Amino acid sequence: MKAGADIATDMETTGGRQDTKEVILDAAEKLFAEKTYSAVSLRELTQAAGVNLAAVNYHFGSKDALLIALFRRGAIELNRARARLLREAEERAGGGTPPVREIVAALVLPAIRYSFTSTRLALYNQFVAFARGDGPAEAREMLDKEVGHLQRFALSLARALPHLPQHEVYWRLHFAMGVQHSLYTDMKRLETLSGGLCQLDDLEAVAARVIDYVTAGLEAPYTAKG
Amino acid sequence: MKAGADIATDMETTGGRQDTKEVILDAAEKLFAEKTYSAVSLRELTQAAGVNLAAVNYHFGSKDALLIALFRRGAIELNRARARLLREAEERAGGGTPPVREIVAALVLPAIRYSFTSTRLALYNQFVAFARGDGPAEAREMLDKEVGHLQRFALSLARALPHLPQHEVYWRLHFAMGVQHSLYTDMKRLETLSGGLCQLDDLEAVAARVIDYVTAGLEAPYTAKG
DNA sequence: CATTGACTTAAACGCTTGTTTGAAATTAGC
DNA sequence: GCTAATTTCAAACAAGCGTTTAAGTCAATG
Repeated sequence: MKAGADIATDMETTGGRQDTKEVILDAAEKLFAEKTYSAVSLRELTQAAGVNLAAVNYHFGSKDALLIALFRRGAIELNRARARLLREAEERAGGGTPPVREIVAALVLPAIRYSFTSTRLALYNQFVAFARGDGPAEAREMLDKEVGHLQRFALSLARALPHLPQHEVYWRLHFAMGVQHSLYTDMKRLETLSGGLCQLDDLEAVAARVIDYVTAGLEAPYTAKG
Repeated sequence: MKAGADIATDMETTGGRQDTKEVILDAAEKLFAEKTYSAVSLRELTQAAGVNLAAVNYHFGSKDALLIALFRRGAIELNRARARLLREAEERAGGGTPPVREIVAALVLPAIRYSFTSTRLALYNQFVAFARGDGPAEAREMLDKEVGHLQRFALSLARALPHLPQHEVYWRLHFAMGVQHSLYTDMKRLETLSGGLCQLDDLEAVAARVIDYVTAGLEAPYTAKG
């Protein structure tokens, strides 16, 4: 009676439309980002997706499992894009260390790009923070695995900024993630603050802005104390 | 039967202990930040606070009203501290424009300080983002009023960075808020990433770090496109 | 000492939640 | 074109939610 909700990570295998699952994921991504995981009811979600109430439990097993599947889809895609850009930058440097600005671009561009090119994964960052306290334990474990991917960037940055102690590199990378985060969080506040002057419309311009800012922060002089 | 939950903003007036309200606010602040507004039930909250289930509705009127009261308490305190530091910096500049670094310090220090000195308001920033989509409409309106306080900083920064177009100042101020935000969000990830090397322990060191980073970002060269 | 008011308490309220069910509809394999 | 597996559907489920109620406690007041 029950369908295996775990195994079916593959796509075209079952000949079936595989449509409903994607529709649900897209709607969940949108709503979870707009509100909160626990603030979105399955009735609201399924209605927005145009599917039956029971569809979520049938295809994913539970609401929690839906969140995990959603997070997995987003994380895999984002990390893959980041890793690719970083690898390309390293190859461009011919075995040497790429300049800070290019490492930053590899870190930041995929997230910005996805946030523009629409729906899927668009608001990935926004629920990372909440998943930590709100979501199921399995989601939290996945977040920790996420850290592994950031390590590559920490390493690359440490090599490009040899005058900085290691822990300072970690801190500044952390701040960089915060800046990235701000692209999905509180954009409404920025729009209000600027009287509509600032908006997420021109991808290139926004990307350049973020990269300028983050690069400057990473390259800031180190006024050490402790 | 019902007590006025609106008027009693004063403190020592009623002779009564005024204890329960504060206990509830403190517990709510902690839990709402750890999880999410809608993920914390009143039963969980009142049990953590050690008060009766009905206490929230009696003292605040509703769960929504509790959130608003909580936000108000935090926002007032934080904005007051920021405004005072900015005013002092401006006085120190003798009517002129304070250096960027001092404006940044005025913006950033209060939040960092509160995050160390404990409980009250400690996690203020963390629920700002969520309140926008999750919380009641009244909370969202308060967030918009919040913007007014940031305008003072935008103005001051624009004067200190006259070569930047106005909208760029807004963007960079927005990023600065994101960096600040990262102090409350994803700290667990930073600890994991750094293998425990980076932690929120030394206030002065963390403050210097944040100010360095944000100042450098604000003063970054402007590579304009659009 | 009785009375008033603010506060606390346990129990219950109606309602929404995530989930399950069993039958109907759809699709694939032969 | 039949069979069997898969997917959809409306209805119901128990559990948990925010909220209300009415009786209870306690301190201060007249």
